Amino acid sequence: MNQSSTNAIRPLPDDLAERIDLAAQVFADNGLDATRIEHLAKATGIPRATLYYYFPGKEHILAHLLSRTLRQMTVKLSAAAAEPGTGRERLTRLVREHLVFIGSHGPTYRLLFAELGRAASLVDIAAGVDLAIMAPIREALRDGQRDGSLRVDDIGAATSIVYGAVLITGMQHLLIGSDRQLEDRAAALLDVILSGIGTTPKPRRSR
Amino acid sequence: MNQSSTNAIRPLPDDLAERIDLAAQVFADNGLDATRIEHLAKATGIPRATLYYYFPGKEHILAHLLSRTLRQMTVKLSAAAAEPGTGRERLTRLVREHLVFIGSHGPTYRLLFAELGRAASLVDIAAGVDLAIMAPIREALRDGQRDGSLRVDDIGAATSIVYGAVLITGMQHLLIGSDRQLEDRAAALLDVILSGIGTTPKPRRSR
DNA sequence: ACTAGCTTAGACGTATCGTCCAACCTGGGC
DNA sequence: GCCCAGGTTGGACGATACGTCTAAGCTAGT
Repeated sequence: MNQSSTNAIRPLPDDLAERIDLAAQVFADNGLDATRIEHLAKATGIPRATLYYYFPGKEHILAHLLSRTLRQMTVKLSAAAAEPGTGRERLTRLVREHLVFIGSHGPTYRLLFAELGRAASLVDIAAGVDLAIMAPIREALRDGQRDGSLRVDDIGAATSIVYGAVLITGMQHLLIGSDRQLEDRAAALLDVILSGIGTTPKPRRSR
Repeated sequence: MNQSSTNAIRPLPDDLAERIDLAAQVFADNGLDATRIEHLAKATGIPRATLYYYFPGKEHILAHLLSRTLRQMTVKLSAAAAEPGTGRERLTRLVREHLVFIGSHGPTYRLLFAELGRAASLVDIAAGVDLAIMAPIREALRDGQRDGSLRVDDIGAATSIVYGAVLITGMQHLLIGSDRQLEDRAAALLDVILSGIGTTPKPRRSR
C-alpha cells in the first residue's frame, strides 16, 4: 500500500493521475475482466500505448485506483478517529464518516468490495482495508472500553460486526439507491450497534 | 434463480452435475476472469467441448455453481427459520446456521461474495441472496418484534446489519483461518447484536 | 540546436475465447 | 442384430484482446 509504487511502473505525472480516475466508472460498470483497455483509453483520453507506458496492465490500473481510494479513506477516517472524545463518540463519527465516504465514492467502493473476496490477486488491498478501516474501528472500541463509554467483550468480533454492518448498509445505499438519506441510515445503524436488538431492561434512546 | 434453466443451456446429467462442483475451487482460487475454461475442463474431468455443449460460457458455469449454493442455502436457512420458537430464538439459529454454512462452503461462498459487488452481470444472484439470506432474517426480526422477544425499531436497517455482521465474520473465518471455532464467533456475534456495545443497563430517557 | 526522455500510432505474436464439424459411442425400438 | 437419435469428444477455426515493440514525433532543459 505504499504510494503508487506497486501499481504504476513509474511515477505518474499529475495530469495523467487526474484523468486516470475516470477509469473507475468503466471498471465499476463492467468489472475487471470485461473492461477493455481500449475502453479505458477512450474514457480517460489517455492513449493505449501511454497506459502501457505507465502500467503493466489493466489490473494494475485498478489496483492504483483502489489504493488511492484507500489512502483517501485512511486520511478521512483516521482524522475522524483522531478528534478528541470518548471511544463511543469517536466510533459514532467513524461510522458516519465511513458511510459518507461510501456515498461519495460509489463506483470505486463497489470495486473495492468486489475485490475483497479474492485471495490471490491484489493482495495488499486487503492489508490496506485493514489499515484504513478496521484499525480505526478497533482503536475506537478499545478506547471506549478503557474510558467506560463502551462495553466490548470481544474487540475482534465487535470490529468485524461494525465493519460488516457499515459495509452492507453502504452497499445497500449504493445499489438500491437513496430512498433514505445516509444520515438516517447511520443513525439506525448506530442505534442497533449501541443498544442491540435484544429486549432491554429499560427503554433506550431512539434516534 | 429458477433451477439451472438460466445457467445450463440444457438439463445437466447427474454425473456431470456432480463433477462440475469441482470447478468451484478453481474459480475461488483464480477469480472469474483468470479462470481458463481449459483449466475447468482439467479440474472437473469434463472435456472442453462438453462444457460448451452444456453451458454458453464460463460465467454461466459460475452462475450455476452460485445458484446451486444459494438454493442449498435457502433450504438450510429457511428450515432453521421454520422451526418453532420466538423470533429471537430463530434469529439465533439463523446466525449459527449461516456461519456453519459459510464454514462448510468456503470457496463458493467467497465467490458469491466477490460477485455481489457487480451490478450488471449475474443479476439474479442478487435476488437469490435476498431470498436465501435477507428474507429469513427479516422474517425472524419481524416475528421477534411481534412476540416481544426482540426490540427492532427499523427492520430494514437491522436486517442489513445482521447480514453484514455474519458476512464479515464468516469471511474473516474463511480468510484468516480457524484460530477460533465458529461456535465461539457465533456466540460473540450474537452477544453484540442482541446486547449492543453501548454501556449496559444505564437508565435512559425514552423519547 | 542537441539531447534525453515523454508520447503515441500502429504492427506484431500469443493466448483464449466460443463455434463448428466430423467422428465416435451408446441405448432403445423394431 | 441392426439402426438411428442423441450424447460426447478431439481438433481446427476465426475473432478478439492482450501485452510487446518499434519508430517517429514532440517537448524542455542546456
